[in-house]
This record gives sequence, C-alpha cells and structure tokens, in this order.
Amino acid sequence: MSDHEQQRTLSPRGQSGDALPPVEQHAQQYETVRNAHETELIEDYVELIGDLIRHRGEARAADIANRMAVSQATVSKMIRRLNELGLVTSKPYRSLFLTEEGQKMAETSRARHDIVLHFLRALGVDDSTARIDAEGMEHHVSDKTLTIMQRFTEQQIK
Amino acid sequence: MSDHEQQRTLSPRGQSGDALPPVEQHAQQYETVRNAHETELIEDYVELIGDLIRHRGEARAADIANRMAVSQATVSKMIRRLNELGLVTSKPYRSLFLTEEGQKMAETSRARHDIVLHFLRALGVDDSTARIDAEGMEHHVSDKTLTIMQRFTEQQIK
DNA sequence: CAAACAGTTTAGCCTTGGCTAACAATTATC
DNA sequence: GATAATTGTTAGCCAAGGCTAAACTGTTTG
Repeated sequence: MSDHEQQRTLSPRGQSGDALPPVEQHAQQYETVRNAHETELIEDYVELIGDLIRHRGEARAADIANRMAVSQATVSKMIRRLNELGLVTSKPYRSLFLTEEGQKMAETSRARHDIVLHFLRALGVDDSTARIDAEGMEHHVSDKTLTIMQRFTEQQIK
Repeated sequence: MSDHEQQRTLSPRGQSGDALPPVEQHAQQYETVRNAHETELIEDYVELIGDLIRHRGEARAADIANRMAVSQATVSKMIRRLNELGLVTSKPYRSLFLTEEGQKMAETSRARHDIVLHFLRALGVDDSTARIDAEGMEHHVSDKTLTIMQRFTEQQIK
C-alpha cells in the first residue's frame, strides 16, 4: 500500500471543487462501478426477455437482437451464458424461458428501471431522454437513492 | 430486419408496467449505453489524473492504482492507451501530464460529476452513497438531464 | 413436398480491461 | 555511494462482449 500521497504543500491552483475523498472510499467507488458493469448486461438481457414474454408471450433470439441492436450471434452466445448462470432455460431453435431465479432478477430490474424512469419524468425530463438515461442509470443507483427517488416521484404526482 | 413481432393477441398476463418502446427507440437506448461504456473508463482515468494534479500537484501511476483499486500493471497499460489517444503525455518513470484535449475532458467530466453529486445531495442522499452513485451515474446522464439537475440543486439551496 | 426463406447456432476473429510474475529504474536510507 | 525499498514497465495470461461467415434447423409457400 504505502500511500505516497503526502505533501499537501504543493497544490498550486487553489482548490476549486471538492477535496479528494480518502483513498479507501475512492477505491470503493470505482470498485462498485466495476462490479455493476459485470452484472449490468446480464440484467439487461434478463429484463428484456421478461418484458418480451410479458408483452408478446414469448422471447425469440431475433427480437432480442433487433431490440438490442446486436448481431444474432452475440445473442446466441449470451443466451448460453444465461443458461450456465441458471437464469434462462432454452431448447435449441426454440424460444426462451426464465427460470425462477431469472424471473426474480427480471422483476427486480424492471422495478428499478421503472422507478428511475418515472423519477426522471417527474423531474421534468422529456420522455425519450428519460428512457435513454434510465437505461444507463438504473444499474448505478443504490437502493437508498432508489427509495428517495420513489418518494420524490410520489410527492410530485400528489 | 423483418420484425417478426406481430401477434399482439397473445400476451397472457395483462399489461402491468409500460408498453415496450418501438424497436428503433429501444435499440437506441442500448446503443447509447454501449457507447457510454467505451468512453467511461477513459474519462474516469482522465478525470482522476486531473484531480490528482489539481489537489496534489502531480499524478503518479501508483496513486492512480491505489485510488482505482487496480494493479499498477493495469494502470501502466491504460496510460499507454491514453497516450495513444492524445490525452496525456508521459515520460517513462515520470509523472503524468494532461494534454490540452485531456484537460478539456477532465474539466467536462469533473463538471458532470459535480453536478450529479450535488444533485444527489440536494435530493437528500447521504454523502457516501451520493459519491458512489455519482461515480456510476455520471456517464449516463444526458446534457438535458444534467441541466435539469443543476436547476433543481440551485433551487433547493436558494 | 421441395425449395426458399427466416431464424439459430457454431467457429473463429478482435479489442478491452483485468490479473501475476519478472524485470528495470528511481528514490531513500544507512 | 551501495543497497534496499518503492515505483514503473513488460510479457503473457484470461474472460467478456462485440463481429462476420458458414452451417444448420424449422417454417412457409409455390
């Protein structure tokens, strides 16, 4: 470890903006983001599969590829991973189903997504911007913040 | 293309939640997120390097490694990339400097980061949660939303 | 029912961003 | 100033998530 960051004496430009957080806290921020990235894509797939099943009765690989703007090969590979992770079941050339665990994940993701989306709209963000931002933000909003967002949205609507 | 998503007639469970967005819009959401991911890490490095220079007068690889909780080898490799991208200049075994372009990026990132962080605090999120969430969210908030967040924060403080 | 088409899978490639281990350079210490 | 400690670099590994091209399966249709 050995922090090496000693001499506060330099720092030429005067301090605009906040101070740097302590190393451990700073490191944790980045680690949290890295961890989120690992699960993010998985959750997006599972969430989308859940939505497709809900809204159209089934989830085919081609629809996923279209909606994600990704090649079918990529989807196919990803489905194998989801399978290994026990989130979906699939027979070759057939449409997909979520396992119980997959369904749980889909619901959780869906709920988060909705909270963020509705929050952004309540804040005054236009619908199509809100949709784009929500898609990116949803995986990086902690439960605490989520709760606060939800409360805000409710009050706004009251 | 050939959307294949025809039969609205199925859809067994009744529609809780919003409808699916049209394919093109949906695809654009995911694409935006993928694009953000490509620049995200780069921006984080550049932002951190800028912060280190500002607060301590210099940016050493070891500090970056510590603060990002990543190995020095990883940092070294990344610096080479930043170099190739024309964002930093570095001489072997010496500390780093941002190019003009790098400085611009650092400032932009910093500004975004601050807006999101202050917004979250103004919303009522506690400091350490706000820091973690801001780190993840900052790259996924559009300029439009950013403006709205900023206005919100100002009003809250008034 | 055979051929054409749509959908799926597989193989093989590429880039990113992690890692460890080994080595090189710089800095600190005695 | 020699040696120890710290810092930086390189080499080589791995997994993830993209891609294209080619092969295969299922479905539609003339």
